[in-house]
Amino acid sequence: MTVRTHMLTAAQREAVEHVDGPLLILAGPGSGKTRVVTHRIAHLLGEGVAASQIVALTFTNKAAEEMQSRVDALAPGKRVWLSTFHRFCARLLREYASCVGLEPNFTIYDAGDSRRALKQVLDELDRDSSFYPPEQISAAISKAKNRLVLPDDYAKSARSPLTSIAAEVYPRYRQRLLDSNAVDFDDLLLHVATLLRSEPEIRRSLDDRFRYVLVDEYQDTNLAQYAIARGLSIDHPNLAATGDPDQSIYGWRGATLSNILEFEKDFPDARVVRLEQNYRSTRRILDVAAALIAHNRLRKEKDLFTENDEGQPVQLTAYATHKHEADAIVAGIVADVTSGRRRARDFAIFYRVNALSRAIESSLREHGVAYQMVNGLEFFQRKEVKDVLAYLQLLNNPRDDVAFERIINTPPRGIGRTTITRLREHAARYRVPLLAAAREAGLIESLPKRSAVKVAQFVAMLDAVGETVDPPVETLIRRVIELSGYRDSLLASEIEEDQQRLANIEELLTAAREFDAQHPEPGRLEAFLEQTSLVSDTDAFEADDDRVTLMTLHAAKGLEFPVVHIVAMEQGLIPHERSLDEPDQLEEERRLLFVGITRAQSELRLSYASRREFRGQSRMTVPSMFQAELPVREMAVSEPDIALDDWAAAAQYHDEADVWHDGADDAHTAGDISFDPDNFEAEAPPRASTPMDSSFAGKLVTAADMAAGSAGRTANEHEFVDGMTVLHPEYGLGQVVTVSGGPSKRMATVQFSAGPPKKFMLRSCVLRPVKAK
DNA sequence: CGTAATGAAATTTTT
DNA sequence: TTTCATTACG
Repeated sequence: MTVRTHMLTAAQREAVEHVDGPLLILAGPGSGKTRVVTHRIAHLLGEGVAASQIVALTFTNKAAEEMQSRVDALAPGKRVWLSTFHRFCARLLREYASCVGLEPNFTIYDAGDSRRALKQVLDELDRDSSFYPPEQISAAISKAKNRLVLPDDYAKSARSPLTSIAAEVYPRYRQRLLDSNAVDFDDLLLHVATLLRSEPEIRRSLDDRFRYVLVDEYQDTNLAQYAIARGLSIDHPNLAATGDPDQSIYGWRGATLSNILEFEKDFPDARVVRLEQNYRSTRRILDVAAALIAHNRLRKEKDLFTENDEGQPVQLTAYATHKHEADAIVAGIVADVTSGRRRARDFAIFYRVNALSRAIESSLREHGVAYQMVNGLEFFQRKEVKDVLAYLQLLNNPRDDVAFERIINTPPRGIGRTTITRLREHAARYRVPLLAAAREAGLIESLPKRSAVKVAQFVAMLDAVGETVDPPVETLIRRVIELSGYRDSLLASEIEEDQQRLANIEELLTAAREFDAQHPEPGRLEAFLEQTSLVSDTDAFEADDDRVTLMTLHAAKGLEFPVVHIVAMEQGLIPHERSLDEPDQLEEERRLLFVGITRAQSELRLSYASRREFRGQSRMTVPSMFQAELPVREMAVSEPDIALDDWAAAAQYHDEADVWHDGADDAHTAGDISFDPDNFEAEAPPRASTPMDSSFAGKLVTAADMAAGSAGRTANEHEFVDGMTVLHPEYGLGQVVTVSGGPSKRMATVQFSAGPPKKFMLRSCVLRPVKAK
């Protein structure tokens, strides 16, 4: 980055050298914000402020780590508390747990856990009366918590049908968590915020302890976070907030843009510093971004400028289909990489929704381009990992009912719904946790002896796992997977997915081992659980790998890449259809695109397709309204694949595809013509011999793919034979050892260069045959 | 009690 | 298209 070599500008120096009193740093994209913040911390230390009096709060672990390492470099040996809001609050809550009705060993529920807890509550209430999906109720409660609204007040203000149901559920949900000695993500903030508000003594002592508070990404703070930052900055009002209203993209998660817009009202004597010079992007990219964001009303105007070159024009390209789009982008990347002009890691491809990654992924795979996807289902969210962790959670916090219900019959041990219901009833009657109820299984009259024995066995197993005091986490996990039968049940399975699950558990063991090495002190189990529940997938991004990066626009915040592609610039996607009716939400979509655009250092390429397959259906698209807001003079607009010839071909092609598709559907619904693969192959010639395919030279999917979707792949599964060399996107090259299973469930066992052989369901797997030369 | 089968729904997701 | 959750069956 250029900025590191620059001297501080006047504005930067002003922010860095500010010591006492509130400070707002309005930092445009690429303006060297992190540098300013870290230098300011170093400056404070230089001015004699004790490291223990400084706390810097970020939103992501990645941001916290980044700052940590840069502060370490500037001020070696000083231990400034740099952490995410949530981790900071978790730590404080361990200290003050009793003040909010918790014990120090409380469990932190992630989104999935809290949804389970909520469902338990809904089950107890007459759930049929509420036809709202749990997600919506959960979102309503979460919003309330973020706004610091407690159940009583929420009930008073409930108006709509949804909120009145949420009002009914909220207090019970809250009680359920307290009973389980657990908190959800929102609670971490809420408990600390209410603690600061209702316990003046504690607030004062914390305010005194953290005299210099820095908050990063202030535009994304919600009311709870605001209250925490405020509560720590009354006696020592040295709050330094950094942020950019134009990069606020989490409004839907409760962020209050007014926090930053009204900072100066909150702190009338605040000093405001604007960092408007951009060191990241070319002049043209910055101009495009500025022109776009100028259409927003809810903002503080900034005058973004740069001394960088004007660079190449920003490209806006229309393609005939999403497939053309993906192939053209990938082909361009391949050309740049093979010519040595760029490395794969220079490229990033952003999209609005995860579902859009598929087309790009398959194109990247076809071209053999290595990529990393920063996406949804991250490691610690996987079922098998959550299962194993639930055992640890229950060991650490025996009152954790969510963990109990998760593992009582995982792996299956013959404890069914009715048994669990009986346990719940007993637990409710005597007001004890489920695990305690399970210990008394023999005394529960409604429970058949057979069931009671099984429950007793489960409890005995759990006790055996937790026998030793404070063992290494790795040891504990090993005992869990052995004694619970989890490992055996996966080993016995023949499904490829389960083999993968085993591998994931191995990975968890590795993570535990590393954790143990770094945390020899007691209490490591709790620390490990806290760690795992507070990490996220964006943390997984590895900047060092030489791979193309794929991610959503949201995940892109805070990163930068030499070449950025933003795909699917279509109405309904950017802006997303669900944000079209609310002006505020529309502005947030614009900010989201602004964030994406400003990630680009030297090249920016926007694209869209006139036809896109989405959710199994191919549809005509409408260009994004934001396209009309971009300054054409800075750009190169082209429509390579919508030239007349291609149009005609594409139209003909799609007509054909539609016919195929309808035929397939009819056969399916009629139920009389099944998709016998052999039959199908006879009617639809395989790829190579399709005339259409050769004329499009790999640009389009084959008619078979397009027409029949999964049927196209069904035909493929017969291509796999013993001894064949295949390519897997992650494991690389491997050899097919055996092919087994009937026509519809063909499996291949593949030996890769490392590790045990893996099994794959051939019908829908990522294996690609490698053509022999 | 466990599995197979059917059907409705489908943003973004710092923690 | 895919994913999930609930339901129906063995």
